Amino acid sequence: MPTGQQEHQYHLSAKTGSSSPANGLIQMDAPQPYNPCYYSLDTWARSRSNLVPETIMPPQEYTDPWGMGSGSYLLSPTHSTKRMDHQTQSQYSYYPASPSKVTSASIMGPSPNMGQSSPEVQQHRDQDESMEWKSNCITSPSFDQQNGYSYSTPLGPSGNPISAMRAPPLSPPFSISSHSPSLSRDSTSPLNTLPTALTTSPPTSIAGNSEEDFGADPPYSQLIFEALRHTPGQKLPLQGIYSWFEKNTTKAKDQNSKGWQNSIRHNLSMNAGFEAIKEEAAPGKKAVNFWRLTKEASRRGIQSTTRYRKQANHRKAISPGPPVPQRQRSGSKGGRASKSAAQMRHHVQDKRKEQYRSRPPMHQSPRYYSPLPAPSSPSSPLPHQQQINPSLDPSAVPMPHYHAPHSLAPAPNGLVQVYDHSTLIGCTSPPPGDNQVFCDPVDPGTNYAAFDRAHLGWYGLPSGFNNGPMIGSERPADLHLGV
DNA sequence: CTATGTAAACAAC
DNA sequence: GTTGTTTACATAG
Repeated sequence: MPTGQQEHQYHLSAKTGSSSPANGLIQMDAPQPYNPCYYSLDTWARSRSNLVPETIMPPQEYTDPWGMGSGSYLLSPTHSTKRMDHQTQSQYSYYPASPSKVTSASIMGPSPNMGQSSPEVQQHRDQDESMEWKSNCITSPSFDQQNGYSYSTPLGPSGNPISAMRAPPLSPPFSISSHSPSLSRDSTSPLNTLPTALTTSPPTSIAGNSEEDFGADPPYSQLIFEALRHTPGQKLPLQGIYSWFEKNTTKAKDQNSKGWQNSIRHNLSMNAGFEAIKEEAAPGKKAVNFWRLTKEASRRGIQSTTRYRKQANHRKAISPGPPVPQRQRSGSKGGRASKSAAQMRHHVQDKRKEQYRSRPPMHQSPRYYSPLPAPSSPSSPLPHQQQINPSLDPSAVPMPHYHAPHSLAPAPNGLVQVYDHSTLIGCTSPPPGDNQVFCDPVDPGTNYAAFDRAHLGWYGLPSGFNNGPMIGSERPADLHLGV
């Protein structure tokens, strides 16, 4: 088996020693080698000791793999921008293609110059277009030591805040921070301003190792999201994900430990934003499992794995027994040790879970690793943000500018992927309710649904976009919503 | 309390 | 052995 071929196909090297031979046979869709990340976690990793300048992403034609759109989208040259501060814990931000650009491009069609220039020329133009995009951007992030990146209201050509022209304003597109969710959206920090508090905060080492003090990786779910998102076809086998991590993250730094692989698998399994599909790598060849982003995750970003965990638990919990014998999921039981430990506290935990299920919706808004607004929380009104009344008629709610049917995720090769749900073999089941992913696990009917309607037009899009709950063959066979 | 990471049991292949 | 699923625990915030 020519390992070089495998490396070419993924542009990755499998160093785990656990690679399945089948990987070498996988024919990726793209003729070009896999570029693990356009805005490049490589760049990020190399530049951790500095506040990295924006990594410019080349414009790309993107054909929505979900077939949601009617044509191809021109992704903004600044499809994603990441800033990383080396002295803090994984504070960074991504923000997506210019919504307006995407929207307009979907009308105008791809740029004739797209992808034709030399890298140097392209980069210059990209930078120019980056500036253009910034001026068009609905929000732009600014860094704050306490809050990570927050999003100021950018000025439009007239000097007026863009949010004044487009309502409702949007929350951070892609903000990851373990800090307070109360982002200072009215921050006036310029995009490229170093946080002044930077040096005053003790670095949060990921391992107490000075070598790693420059920062930690984003969460697994986020990294997987990025790995899949920037992969041709937006899918990878497990080994491909491993390899991506090895190449682009520090999670896999410890080659002796396989814990990071376990964590990847855990996140893949438990996060409803990921789903597994069986696909024949080549005609006649054995089918290979690919992981890809769900439609929702592709369009809207990934949520924390924890939430899905909870949701899965919730779903399970509310299932009124097994009227229909559910297919046993492999490894459905927990560990022995944990079981015995659980026995000792089951009576306590049962009470706690019961409490959890019956309590009102969580006070804390979910994190969206996406360019999407977090649900409006009545208890935490946000400056510059229009509060959405869930009871409002969705059609009466102003639609955010970028909520045209488009995906966050570029398909770098611009190929159309035919997604067959019948091949779906693994995906953590969505929570109950009419929104399979972005549903409040505790109270599916309230805030999240309202959020969808209000902010996303989730149900406001033409029926052809099929944004509703999964039906028929869309629904995984083992998905029981418990309704 | 949530988010995250990790360990581990276990089933299926 | 690998992959996928699940439970449980620890820790940070």
